Amino acid sequence: MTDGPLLSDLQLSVMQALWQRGEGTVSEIHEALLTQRDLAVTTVATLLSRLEKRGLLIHRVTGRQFVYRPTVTEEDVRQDVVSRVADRVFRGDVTELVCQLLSARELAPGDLDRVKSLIREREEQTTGEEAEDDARD
Amino acid sequence: MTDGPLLSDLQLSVMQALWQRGEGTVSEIHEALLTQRDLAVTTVATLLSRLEKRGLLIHRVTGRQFVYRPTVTEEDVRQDVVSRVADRVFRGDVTELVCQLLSARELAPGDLDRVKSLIREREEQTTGEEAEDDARD
DNA sequence: GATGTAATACTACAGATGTAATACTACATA
DNA sequence: TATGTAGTATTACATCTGTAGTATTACATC
Repeated sequence: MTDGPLLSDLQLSVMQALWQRGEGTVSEIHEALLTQRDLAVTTVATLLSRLEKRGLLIHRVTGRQFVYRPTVTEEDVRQDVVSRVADRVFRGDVTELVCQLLSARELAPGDLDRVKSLIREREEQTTGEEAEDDARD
Repeated sequence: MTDGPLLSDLQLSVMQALWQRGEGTVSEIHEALLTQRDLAVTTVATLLSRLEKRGLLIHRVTGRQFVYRPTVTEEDVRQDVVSRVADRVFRGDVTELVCQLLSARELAPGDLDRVKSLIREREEQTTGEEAEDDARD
């Protein structure tokens, strides 16, 4: 979906600001980013229009302001990032990726339980459609 | 560890070729990449020296050839990528990341079991060292 | 209608990356 | 020693990104 290279950190921040509020004007996004980075308004405007050019945003005009809105959801981007990382960095070995996550210090103790219940859900869904995964790779 | 921006796909391919064989000359890496991309030898040389400049490789000289060797492991890079993705894309919510992985179509049925046993291991290790997380890092 | 003001549009520039041509160098060997 | 030949070094250029100055436009209002 989000073609081309992965979003940079800054681009991601812009997108996140928009996801958080649904849509936003240049100055709103500028303000939102101020907590993280002190950018000129024109810089933010440039970022937004570039993201629009890449197809990740669209804008409508209100008065003389542009109101930008994402065309992709945060889910979309997350999905995309994860699958690219799995593909490229882990060469498709998703289990390895999960392993990395579980063994990393970033996993808080309580998280394990949440992950476990996720798996249980997953299993229930998968059970039953067992017999129809003929010949993949 | 691997500071700066994440490795690009191409850079990653170069690193992977090196990880796979431990070390390699320019032409060896060039050949290795040929299966994926048809690059000029000089291009590969440029890539290698840039990666060296970034501190991810070093080289020694043998005759008039350079033999490059990674200074970081694939593990290191994977670790780094995962933690950055968790941080930036998932705003630190590792569980969400795992969730994304489990719900993605990329997870093969058998993988679930492997993940489950990973978790069991994790749990055993975690049980007991509950009370000792004194300021490391 | 002149002017302040807030917007966007345009232009610019530096650094990273993808890509490679060309230049230079050193060795083998006829 | 002249000449391939195989290496590396240098230089180049396009694109993307981060960053922002300046130009232009459109209102509001005196």
